[in-house]
Amino acid sequence: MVWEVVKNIPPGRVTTYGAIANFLGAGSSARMVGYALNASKYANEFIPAHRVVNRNGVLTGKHHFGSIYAMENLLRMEGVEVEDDKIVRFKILFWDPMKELSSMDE
DNA sequence: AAGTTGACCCCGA
DNA sequence: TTCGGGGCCAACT
Repeated sequence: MVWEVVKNIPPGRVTTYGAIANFLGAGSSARMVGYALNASKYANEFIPAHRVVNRNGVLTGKHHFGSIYAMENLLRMEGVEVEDDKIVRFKILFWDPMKELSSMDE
């Protein structure tokens, strides 16, 4: 499910682990989202996990990509400014699944 | 089976 | 602002 949500994140936008966890159900603590994303590497398809950051807009999961610069490069490639491992204008680029996917279900 | 760990989050000092 | 403590829940030892 986490992957489904992440796949719906539009390029150039980002969201947080907590937002996804909350969207899927308050029960799924944010840690599980990260865990699921870690497993996304084993997925059969591409999961834009680089568009998921922590609540501060910091690229905490950069170490889990091939290189610690991969995540940052991917984001910049999509037009997201990254400075000191943090996303610039994070509040504006923030993509809330609660709002964007509130209408969709199943 | 029990203890640790983790791509997190929130609160108080 | 930084530091410490608690909560969270599935996976890994």
